[in-house]
Amino acid sequence: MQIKIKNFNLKHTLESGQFFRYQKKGEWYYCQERDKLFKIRQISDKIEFYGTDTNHIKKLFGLNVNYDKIVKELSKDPTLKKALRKYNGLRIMQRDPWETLVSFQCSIMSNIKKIQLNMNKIAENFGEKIELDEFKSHTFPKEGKLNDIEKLKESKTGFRAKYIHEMNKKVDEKYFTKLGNYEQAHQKLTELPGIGPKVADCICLFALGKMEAFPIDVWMERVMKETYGVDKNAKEFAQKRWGKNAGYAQQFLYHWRRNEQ
DNA sequence: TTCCAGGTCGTTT
DNA sequence: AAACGACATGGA
Repeated sequence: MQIKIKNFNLKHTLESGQFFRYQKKGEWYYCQERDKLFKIRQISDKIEFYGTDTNHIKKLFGLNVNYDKIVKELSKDPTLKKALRKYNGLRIMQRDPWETLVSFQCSIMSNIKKIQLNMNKIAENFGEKIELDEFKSHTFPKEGKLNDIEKLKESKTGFRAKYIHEMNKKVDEKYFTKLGNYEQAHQKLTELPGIGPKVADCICLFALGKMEAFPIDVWMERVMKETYGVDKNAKEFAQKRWGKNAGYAQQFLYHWRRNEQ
């Protein structure tokens, strides 16, 4: 399957710390989400994929937004303008909420490579075998299935195992449908073990389509201080400045700060 | 070997 | 309410 799409960069989008279960094989990215395994590649303004459908691809890679409008509004900011030009086509993904929740629980005091390891191990330990071409992988377990703390520890999640295990008791398939608006969703998510304001914002942004979310980690703290001279109320500052585009501003600043400096 | 990493939690000031 | 230290583990 092939579709033509403007203002999309597969590499920037996949490799910007939003999504963790992918492996690059030549020019193809093999990607896993829930029970799906698909491969995708980009050739100029076309993407080609096998193993899933167009609707899934468009949703997952954030292709159903008015990108030109977002870029136009954020370009008023000089720092963002540089990042927007350099990383044009970087999108905010819209992932499966359950898998996103687990992956950002794993992100606490960790790094992208280790999160990838954790997610792959969890799939190996709890999921079912799946393959595409010669590529073998595992599905991600459904809500409620992460009910074995020993297997979670075998997945190298360390001290996070107990958080994931406890969270698993409180979240079912319906949980994500009744989270409400951004403020309500953020509040409810922080009631789960191992989820504070930062992780809640990641879930809001990368899975729930709450585009005003603005996750602040150590990297974002640095950018906000260096570029805008804000430290204590950086999130409020950002949401007031960029509104519903705060999430996009965050992703560009984050990617820019990690790659440039 | 030693140090640190897309923070959160429980405990002290 | 603000400021600590502990936390598991892989990678540099």
